[in-house]
Amino acid sequence: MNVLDSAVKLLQENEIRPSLTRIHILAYLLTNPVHPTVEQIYQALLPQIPTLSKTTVYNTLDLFLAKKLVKPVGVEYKEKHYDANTQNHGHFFCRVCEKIFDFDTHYIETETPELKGFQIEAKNVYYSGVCLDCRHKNKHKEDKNEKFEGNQDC
Amino acid sequence: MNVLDSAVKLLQENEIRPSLTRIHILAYLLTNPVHPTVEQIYQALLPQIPTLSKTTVYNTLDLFLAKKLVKPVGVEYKEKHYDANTQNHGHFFCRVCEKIFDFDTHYIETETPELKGFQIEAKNVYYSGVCLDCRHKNKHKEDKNEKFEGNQDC
DNA sequence: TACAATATTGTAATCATTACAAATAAAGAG
DNA sequence: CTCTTTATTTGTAATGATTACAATATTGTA
Ligand SMILES: [Mn+2]
Ligand SMILES: [Mn+2]
Ligand SMILES: [Zn+2]
Ligand SMILES: [Zn+2]
Repeated sequence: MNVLDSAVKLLQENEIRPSLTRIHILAYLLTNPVHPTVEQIYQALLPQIPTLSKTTVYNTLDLFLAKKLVKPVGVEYKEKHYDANTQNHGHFFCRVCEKIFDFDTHYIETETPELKGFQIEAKNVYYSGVCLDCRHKNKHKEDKNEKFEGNQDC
Repeated sequence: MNVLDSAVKLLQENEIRPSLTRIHILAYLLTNPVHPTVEQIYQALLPQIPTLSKTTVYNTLDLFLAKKLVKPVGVEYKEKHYDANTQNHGHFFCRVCEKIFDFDTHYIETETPELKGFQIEAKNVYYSGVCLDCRHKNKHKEDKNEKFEGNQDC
């Protein structure tokens, strides 16, 4: 079964009418698990859907959020990012390449005594810093005597 | 020693010249650990500093962030919130009263194998939902047959 | 086909934040 | 205490992501 079909299925399971636009937006999110922004989704789909409006992308993502098909990524850097992976997991934001990485947070299922009796509806864990790739690239620059801002501790 | 004095001391320790405005903004953050926004700080200090400009509050907070005197609160709800408590801790955002609660996250000092070799500069944990008070207030409404949106699971 | 409900679109408004240049205040030299 | 330089503060305008809203197009149903 291809992605378009799984998108249709997912939409129907969640009682969303599978319009062309919705199918494509969801399929894009499923095949590009890079936590895209509205702008990214819009630009990526424009060739296929030339009449697409950015408002529709906003509307559709709001709908998906309401139906819990996608989750917002808790990385507060300019635009909002969206994630079709609705499992609880953490995100690492690299401030150099601006990529967003996933990591597991199962260990986080620990007690939070201060929140006893609170109704916890969403958990959000994000770290930020410099990813491995960007550190390596920077090391080369350092060899050439360029300096690196930022430190190891947190 | 009063708050103004500790603010001055803190500024000097961090090589920030202790101007009146800076002292007041820092003192406000120290005495009001409610994670205020620029707008809140501005409105609160306006009576004491009638010439205060909102731009100055923005500038000052940027300076404090750069010097690591304050941290941004990773709650992405409209405006940015600031925290003079720079220890690592988590935040709970209540979507009803919009208050932000602190909780301890020492347990989170766990391995994240996916991030091996990454330079982690900031850790951010926030949960959201409904706080204890708001749940209680709502229970009263429920008794009067008003319904409550949202559920217990996360 | 005709009608009603739903989905999409384009434009304008909102609003927090940033850019920037002018005005003010403080520091330092003589 | 002046003059000069530097740092701070201020007001206004620009930016940019998001939202509001009304018009248009599409779809489902009879
Ligand atoms: Mn993810
Ligand atoms: Mn806090
Ligand atoms: Zn990177
Ligand atoms: Zn509450």
